[in-house]
Amino acid sequence: MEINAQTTEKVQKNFLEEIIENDLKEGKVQSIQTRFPPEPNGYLHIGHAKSICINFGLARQYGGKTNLRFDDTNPVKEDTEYVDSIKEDIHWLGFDWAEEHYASDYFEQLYDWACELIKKGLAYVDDQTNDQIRENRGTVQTPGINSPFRDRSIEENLLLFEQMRQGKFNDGEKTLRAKIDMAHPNMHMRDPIMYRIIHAHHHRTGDKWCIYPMYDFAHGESDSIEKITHSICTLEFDIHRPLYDWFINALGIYPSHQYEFARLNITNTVMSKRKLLQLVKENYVAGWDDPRMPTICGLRRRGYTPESIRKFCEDIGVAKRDNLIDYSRLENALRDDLNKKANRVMAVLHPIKLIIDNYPENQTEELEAVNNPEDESKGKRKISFSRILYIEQDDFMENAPKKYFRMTIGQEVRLRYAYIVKCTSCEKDDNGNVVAVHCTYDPATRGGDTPDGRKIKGTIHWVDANNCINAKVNVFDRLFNAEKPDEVEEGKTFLDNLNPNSLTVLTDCKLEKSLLTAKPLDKFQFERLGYFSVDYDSTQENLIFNRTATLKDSWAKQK
RNA sequence: UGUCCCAUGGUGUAAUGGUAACACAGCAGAUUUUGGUUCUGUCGUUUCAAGUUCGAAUCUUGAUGGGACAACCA
Repeated sequence: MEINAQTTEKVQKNFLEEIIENDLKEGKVQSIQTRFPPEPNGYLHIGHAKSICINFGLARQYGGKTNLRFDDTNPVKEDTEYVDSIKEDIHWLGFDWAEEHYASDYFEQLYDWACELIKKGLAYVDDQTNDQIRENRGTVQTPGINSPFRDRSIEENLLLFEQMRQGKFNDGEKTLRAKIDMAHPNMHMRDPIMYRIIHAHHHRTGDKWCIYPMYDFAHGESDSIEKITHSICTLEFDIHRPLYDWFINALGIYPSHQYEFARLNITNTVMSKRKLLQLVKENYVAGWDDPRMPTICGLRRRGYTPESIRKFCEDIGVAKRDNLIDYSRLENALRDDLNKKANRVMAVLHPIKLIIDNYPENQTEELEAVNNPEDESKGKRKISFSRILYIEQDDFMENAPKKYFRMTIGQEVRLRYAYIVKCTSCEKDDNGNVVAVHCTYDPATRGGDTPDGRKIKGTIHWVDANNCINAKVNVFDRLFNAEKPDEVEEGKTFLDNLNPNSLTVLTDCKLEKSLLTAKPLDKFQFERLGYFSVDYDSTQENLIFNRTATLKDSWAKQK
């Protein structure tokens, strides 16, 4: 039965798998070669993770290879800082590339191919200004008009292009354009610019070049050089495909093919690099790796595991229709992973004192607690118990509803791994806030068992007030209040949808002592609360935890 | 008032002319020393219209809705 279910699941192929299997079957390709082509101008985000999982995953699945290629054709935006972070993030996600390339490594070849196109009468140097080019391109509804420089001789074009390379002209003075069709319904085919002049330092080629190829004249050609069989990208490049094919065809080079899938969108999240950059630059978040950011490094700092991100990417599938994935899908993948892996510990985030009036004043006990009920191999540990404990504010209610199973006067509750206690009274401050709760314990219930077999509905967590450690805990909420932060009314921006309460810092949290040696990125389940990960800034003296995700809470729903 | 892409439960994703299904979410119940986990059950779907066909989610045409395209960005 189970085998059957698995088999059916595997039979369900996405459209990329179908294309690949077909190409393999028909002998169109012997093996597949994909690539992941980031521009080093920003940090990778969860949308890139989808692309990474697709490109590396497909190659892995069909015994092919994946290259990492930096699409570094615009020196004014790119930087090695980004190159390093991108490589780190891909590795962290659990993938490794066959070859590492840079579009800039191909500049000489690209230059030669541009000359070849000139010689074939398929490219020309244009003297028009930026504005003129834009005006003469027409609009989506009206054809453009030919450049007055469109019919220069091949010799003149060759000379001018060489002079462009030599630095004889200023930025913007001239461009090299493909000669296609200024009336083409697809704007990208209206004599697209192949090269522009930029006198800028490039992170790899330094000052060697002052002309740089455009995306459209670099990407497909780089694919072709690397013999990429399946060049997989997002839907917005669909409209570029005719041009991708046109260049490859005009050059007569290895015919890579482009396929497009729908990019990932997640509720209450923005995914554009420009907007993420803005959040960082304008200090709406603490940096690219702020745990509220959908960046890979942000998710990592938040406590997400590579496995959970990969599982998420697998869960959401691949297709061509627009999608908006609920953020909870990501949390589900995380819970699913950490439920099996994270050790349980006890921690109180909003402490109030619980005083066990009939417990001996100077007594301390060591009680046994299970580290992970899902994994017996994780063993057990000892936790300290004495007369005064901390419990969660939420776990006491003076006037509780009928279905409240926790601490309320007259009701019995289990202290996890400790004793059954009966709540007797509470103390309040002048403002009427409960500051301490009193109870009595039943010595016969050590460990939390009920020898008489009586049923105890509620179990709450606690820490020993005399034997615990303090910590700071960052509690995160969605960064944006709106499900689609980009959809704003006139005069507003996505920034107006920012959630002012996306970060709550709790400074008075009480943790069981075993957490003292926790190291950055260590992950735990705080029993009944959620999954928490140690922050980079955490030290033994100043412990800092990030809440990755809460546990599912069916009580919260009932309220 | 252009061209191209897309349209299946609440959200995603399958079904490749032959019984519309799977996951998540929801709801109900069972289990439980985490109101967690696990298990069981349940709700609910082909945008519309016409055509082709014995038979259409699937093919055709049209409509409607969503998206992309007018950077010397990628």
